[in-house]
This record gives sequence, C-alpha cells and structure tokens, in this order.
Amino acid sequence: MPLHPVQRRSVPDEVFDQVLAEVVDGGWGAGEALPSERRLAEVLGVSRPAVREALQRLAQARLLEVRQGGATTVRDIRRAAGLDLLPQLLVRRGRLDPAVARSILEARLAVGPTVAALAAERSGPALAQPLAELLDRLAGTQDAVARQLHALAFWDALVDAADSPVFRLMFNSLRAAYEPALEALGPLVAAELGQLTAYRVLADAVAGGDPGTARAAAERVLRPATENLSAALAALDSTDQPDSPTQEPR
Amino acid sequence: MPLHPVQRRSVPDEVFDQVLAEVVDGGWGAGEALPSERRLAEVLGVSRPAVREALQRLAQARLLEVRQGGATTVRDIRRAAGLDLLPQLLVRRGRLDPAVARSILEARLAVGPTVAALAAERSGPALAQPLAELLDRLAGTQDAVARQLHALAFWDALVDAADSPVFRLMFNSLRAAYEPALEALGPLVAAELGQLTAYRVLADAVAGGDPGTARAAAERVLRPATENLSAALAALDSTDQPDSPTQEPR
DNA sequence: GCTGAACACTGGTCTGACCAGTTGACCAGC
DNA sequence: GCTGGTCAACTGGTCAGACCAGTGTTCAGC
Repeated sequence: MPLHPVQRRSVPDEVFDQVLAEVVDGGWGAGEALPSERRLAEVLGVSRPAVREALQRLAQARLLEVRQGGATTVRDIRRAAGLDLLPQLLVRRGRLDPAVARSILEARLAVGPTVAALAAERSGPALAQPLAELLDRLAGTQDAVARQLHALAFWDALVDAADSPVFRLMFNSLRAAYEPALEALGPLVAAELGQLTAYRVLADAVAGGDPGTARAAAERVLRPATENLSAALAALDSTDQPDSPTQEPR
Repeated sequence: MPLHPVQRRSVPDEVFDQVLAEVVDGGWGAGEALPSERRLAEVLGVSRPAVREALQRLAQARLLEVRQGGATTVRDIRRAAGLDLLPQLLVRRGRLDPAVARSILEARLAVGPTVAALAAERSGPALAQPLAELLDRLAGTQDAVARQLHALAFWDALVDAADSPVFRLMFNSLRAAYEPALEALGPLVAAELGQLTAYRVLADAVAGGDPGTARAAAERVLRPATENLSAALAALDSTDQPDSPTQEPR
C-alpha cells in the first residue's frame, strides 16, 4: 500500500462532521432547536469558539439557522442544502450512497451535452488542439484513476470553453464530490473511458463548431455509464454488492 | 417605500464579504498568501476570532487554503468555487451580473427538461393534482414577485418528483441565487410566466407519465426567456440598460 | 386581560494566553 | 558540497473567561 498524506482533523472539523451527521441522518429534525453553544461545547468537551466555528460553517451551508438571542435551529435540509453538500452525501460513514451516485450520473448526462454544445458554439476551432492532446494523454494511460483524471481534464476544458459561470460552478461542485470517490466510481465509468472513439467524435464536433453534433456526441459518450448504473441498481434489489455492474457500452 | 426587515451584519460577515470581494475581483490572485490572521485582525480593527471565522468559512467554500504553521493562500477560484458561491457572483456590489444571469437561464434550460422527464417517469399521475393546484394559484396571482414564487413552487414539486438528489441540490443552489434577485429578474421571465398554457401542457405531460413529451414541454416553457436574455445582452453592446428585454414568447 | 419591566438565556465579540506545526537560517558532520 | 540537526520566528489551532446585545418568558401592576 502506497504512502498517502496524513489527514489532520481539527476540532471544529470534528464538531462539524458530528453535527452534520446528526442533521443529515435525522437525529435532529427540521425546525428543531440545537443545544446552546455552551452546552454543546460542554458535552463535546471542546471550547465554545470551536463549536461556534463549526456551527457557523453549517449555517453558511444553510443547514442551520442561527439567531442571536434565540436558539439555533435546524433547517429543512432537503429544501435548503446546496450542491456543495454533495461530497458529504455521496459518501456517508465511509460508504458510497448508490442513489446519489446514480443521481450524479444523471446530472452529468443532463448537463454534459449542453456544455459540449455551448463549447462548440462559443469556442470551436480553438479547442481542436488542446482536446486532441488531452485525448492522446488519456489514450496513453492505463491506470484507472489516472484515466479518470484525464477525462476530468477533458471536460474541464469543455466547461471552460462553454463560458458559462453556472456550468463552471456546477462542474467544480460535482468534481469535488467525484474526486474523493474516484476509486469507488472507477468500475462504473471504465467502459465509458474505453470509448476513445466516441470521445474523439465529440472532440471533433466541438472543434468543428457544430453544437448539434457536439450535443449528440456528448450524449453518446455519457449515456452508457448512466444506464449501466441504473441497471445495476435495479438488479441490486435482489443481490447485495454493486461492485461490478455490467459494462456494456453501446 | 414599504418597510423592510433591517439586515444585521455580523463582524465575521463583514470580513467574509471583504475578503471574498478581494479574492473574486482579483485583488488577491490565486496562489497568493494572505496576511496573517493577526495582521488582518489589526488592519480590519476586529478580533482574531472574527477574522478566523470568516477565513474558515471561505476555506469551506474552497476559496482559501489554510495550513497550520504556513500561510493561508488563495485558491484558483475558477477551478475551486462551488455552486453555492452563485449568489455572491450573481449580484456583486449591489449590481446584477448579466453574464451570470444569462448563465443561470442556460443552466435552467439544460436541467429543467431532464427534471421534467424524470418526474414524469418516476412519479407521473401522483403529480396531477398538486401541479394543477400550483398552476391555479399562479393563474390567480398578479404580483410579479408572487408569480415567480409560485413558479418556483411548481418546479420544486417537479424536482421532488424527479427523485434525484443532485437535481435537488442544484435546484436549491439556483434558488438561493435566484430569490434575492427576484425583482431584478422579474422582467426577464415575465413572459414565461404568462405562458400558462405551456405550463399546463407541461403539467399534463408529467402527470401523464410521458418523459419525452414532458421534456419537450419543459423546453418550450423555458427556452423563450433564455433566448430573450441572450438577445438583450447581444443588443447591450451598443446600449446600456438591459432593463426591459423584448418579451416575445413563441 | 393586557401592558411592560425584569430576568434568564441565547448568540456575538473581544482579550490574552498557550499549543502545534512550518519555515528558513544556521551549523556541525560526513 | 551535501546531509541532517537545531533553533528561533513565524503561522494557524485551541482554549478560558469575560462582557455586550438581542429574545423570550415571567409576573407584578394596571
């Protein structure tokens, strides 16, 4: 096993995670009041500033509502949480949530083609060379994780070219959820990354400045993995481990 | 002018905004080191915990990288910022950023139809009554802001029905950016909300459990506003105020 | 029954201290 | 000349305790 950077967890981090877990898993329901900061600090055995920092971060994520003088209450997560919460939802208690993983692929499939179309429309030819280079690098790599990183770089270039701030932010949020789970997600998208031809068609369409073709090509690239996972999840009702879903690109 | 709630700004809020502005507007570039917490506290005339809280929140938004012992550095925002930063980007220094507004409509157009299709596929008939009621309420309202809130509730129901966590989070993030700017965005989408018929077609398609039709209907609802704004922005190069873009639903 | 003052409790902020990790300069040893 | 150790001067991390400011409740007084 290769060495990996030691991960340090600060006290507020720890508090953040504990409260988050309590809120997400429903231990504290929406509208409920949290114990006071002083009480929490006492119970957790840390100082009030530490608790405070964690609570403020949760408030910024719109999970809590803090009112001076009043109690701090839990907001309706389902209605309030933003996309930046995705990493915490994708992997909870060390396990990948398959429903969330499926949802990520669905979102990718909804957004990717539009990004490709916009990139074609707004940048076109300028992308020919960089995209080709990125795909060459992808083609020359065997390691599964490295391949995924190259694919991410490819999409990163498209998102840049699409020149639409919201897609940029969405991509960043999705990547932030995606990257820590790269290894777990590998099998789901391995087939997709094997489809180098489909990727090249996409790159050509984008570089050719043809939005319609680019959109279709992107969909052809992204759809198989999405459907594979859906199929795997459907089959999951009877079995247990979704480790190796059928890889059957079309 | 009607009364409106006084808005309280805490000290950390203020620090947060100032540093954010500095980072977003490029005063501090990516990779650059911030002044130390003590120094910032001194310069801003506040205590270190206040500075600290603000910096931690910025770090959580992935805008800063904080390392104990080392300096706090600015991350590459373009690469790191998540969708939850959208509200701050949409309205900066009290002004709506038109490029970001356009981008929001683009994203809406990319995601909305898929949400509608998923809702049709996964919930279908169960939505008939709630959607009809929401549209009746929309029909019975004149006030522009209230109409938009009803439309948001309609989409909220669709997002729920789509049963896909990522779309839920995306919707929440977009709404968080959208709501504070409701009044400014009003003119852009007024025509859309006038298209009650299109909305009813969409509701019927969803309730009918027909994903394809639902997708098409959603696109028909959302596309006009997107194109109106694009046209208005294109025209903006010569004029100045994009206050009243042409309202021409198709 | 309503009003309004008093009080207890909440979060907001500050001060000052000390711990813990990083960095760079310096220096001994090979 | 390079390695590795040592140290001082930073940095952020954490704490304790204090006081300010806003909220909600209680209860005497009308």
